[in-house]
Amino acid sequence: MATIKDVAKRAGVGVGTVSRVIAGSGPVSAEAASRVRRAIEELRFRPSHAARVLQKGQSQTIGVFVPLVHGAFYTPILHAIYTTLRAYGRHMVVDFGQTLESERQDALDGAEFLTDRGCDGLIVMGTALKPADIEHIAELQPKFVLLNRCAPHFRAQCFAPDHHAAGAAAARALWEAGHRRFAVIEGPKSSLDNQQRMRGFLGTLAEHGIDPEGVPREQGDFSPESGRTAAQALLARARTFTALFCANDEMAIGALAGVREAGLTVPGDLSVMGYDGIDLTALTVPPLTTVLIPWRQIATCALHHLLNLCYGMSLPVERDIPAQVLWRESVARLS
Amino acid sequence: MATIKDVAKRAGVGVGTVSRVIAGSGPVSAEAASRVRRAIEELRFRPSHAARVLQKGQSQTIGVFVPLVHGAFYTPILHAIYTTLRAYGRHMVVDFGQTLESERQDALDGAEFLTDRGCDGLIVMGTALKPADIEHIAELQPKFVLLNRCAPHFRAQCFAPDHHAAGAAAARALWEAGHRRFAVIEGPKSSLDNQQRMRGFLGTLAEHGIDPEGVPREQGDFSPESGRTAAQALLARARTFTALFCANDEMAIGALAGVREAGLTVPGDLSVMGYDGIDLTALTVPPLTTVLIPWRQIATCALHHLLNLCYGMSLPVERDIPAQVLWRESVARLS
DNA sequence: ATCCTAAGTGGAAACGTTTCCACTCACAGT
DNA sequence: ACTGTGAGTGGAAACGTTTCCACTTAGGAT
Repeated sequence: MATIKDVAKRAGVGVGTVSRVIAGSGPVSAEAASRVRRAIEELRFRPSHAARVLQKGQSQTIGVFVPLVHGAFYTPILHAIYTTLRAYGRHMVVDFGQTLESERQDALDGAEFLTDRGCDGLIVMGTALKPADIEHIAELQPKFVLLNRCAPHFRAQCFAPDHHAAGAAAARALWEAGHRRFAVIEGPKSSLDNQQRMRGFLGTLAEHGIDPEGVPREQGDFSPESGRTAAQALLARARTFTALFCANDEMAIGALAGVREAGLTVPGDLSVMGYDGIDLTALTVPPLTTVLIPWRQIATCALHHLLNLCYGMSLPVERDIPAQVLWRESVARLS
Repeated sequence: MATIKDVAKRAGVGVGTVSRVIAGSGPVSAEAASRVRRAIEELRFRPSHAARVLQKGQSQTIGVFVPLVHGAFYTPILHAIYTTLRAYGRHMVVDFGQTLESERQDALDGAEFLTDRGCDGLIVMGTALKPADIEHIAELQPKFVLLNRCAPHFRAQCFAPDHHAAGAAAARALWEAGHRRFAVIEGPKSSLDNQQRMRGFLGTLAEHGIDPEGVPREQGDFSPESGRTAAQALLARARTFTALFCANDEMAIGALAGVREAGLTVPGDLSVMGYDGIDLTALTVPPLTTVLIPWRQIATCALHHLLNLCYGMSLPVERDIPAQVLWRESVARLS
């Protein structure tokens, strides 16, 4: 591989001049610049990223930690981040967690990995992180933002929807459609955002005089398959409900399958409501009524904040983008 | 950030000794080793990845190019690669393409990016690559494997299922179930693997005396949404078929929705068959009959080959893992 | 003529590792 | 006593950039 010295020799200039041409920094005569550019072409010179990072201590790269590779939830967010980053000429390196149970350790490892790779800033997703974990990340790389997790000590660096309000909105929508008997499929206990939306949902029902303790509930792990088995378990116990609220869309999609296997139809025999608003919900049978969380926008704002932090930009950052119920066909209007 | 020199000073040894302790390479006295380890702890020393790469010219990292971030197809493959890589103590850096149209350019850019980052080897997915593109990649980084693309000049480095045979198997299965009138939703023209499975499918029908030219076809872009509109277009033209073969599962899922919107039921009025065998097909309504391509295994073999290439390992590499039809409920048995 | 400025330039130093070579011991074999 | 041998060690050189400083030159102001 050709080095900058080879280029300099070939162009008959010093290495400083070559560096200036490449970076477009200092003054260079047109004459020298063109000779350098030619030499770069001829030698197929590519600057060594490692040497650059070593010297500058900057890499123009943002590191992203995502708890899971697979699944329909994270990839659109990743896509939004990636697209924005490209627009500003920066790069992205992603690290993934393995399972939901190992999320905490995975996130810590990921933060280490990404920081070691010279990332100028970090975006960390994951709702199972404990305050100590977040401190740890902050120590590793103070320039970070949290997506879908709120940490009291780092309020400005946290970007998350109001899950409590969104859960409440779901309950209200179902209530107004005439439903009075409910069941829920919740996510893992470790997931703080799941807890919040469940509290919002159940709390609103309580306001209408329904005892949260009396609402049948099953727990899933956010995967479609877990939604299916949870729905079946619920149906096997007792079919005392007309509406089933799921903590995320993927479980709701699984629930659709589970309900069908039980010989029931949606929304004829039972209404199903999802949460998140992933694209696929538009194409299920029947199309899924869900709570649309503006994930792409939230992610973009988080990234903007991080870019401002890392590179002194001043991109717009909006907080509190509201969620809204997306009516489709999986919920019956009883009244 | 503490450097190796700081550690050496604190431990009262030379930098060489510290380096040897960290790498576990040369001989070091137990006494010195423990002093060094202590100093590392105390200073919270983390070796600079950039300096290492610069010096060694190796990074223990494999680069992966994936044409699209979103979508249910690539992520399980990515997951398989990631898991295997972790098992062998290597790292992964991923780069993504933006759209299917820009795949060629994206792949080239991606290969450049990943090579610059010091990846020891590359896994490149994408079926739209032209021979010249592949040459270009080979020049950038000779240690690479192609996933789902066959290049004559790099046969040993190519890992792809036999799409022709798999397409033929789909046709045979449908025929044996008693279907005689067909329609297809194909993928983009630029996708070579789509062409192959379509040739396999249509060719087999031809063997049974059905004129491929007479089979109604619509083109999608592999997305669920495109499957939906394609199905509707097909149905609007003329409903002369009993079985609809889709070039991938995601379009098949969209087709399921499209068929329902047209007021028809699957498999009662129309049978739908997918291709790939993504996990979600088990949970659609109705569960989708599809051609199961062993993507995870193929990806793992490709990675094994690459690891052998890069690090002199001798991991097992199997080629020609067969596809098979996965019967579920979206195809009616007419006979 | 003399000074000052600014454009243009070359090259040494620095970034933080690994590797290699030269050196010192201690100890075993003659 | 004299030589090998090999474990243990320190430190210089190298990896390929960027940055900074010192230097030359040309041109305008005095």
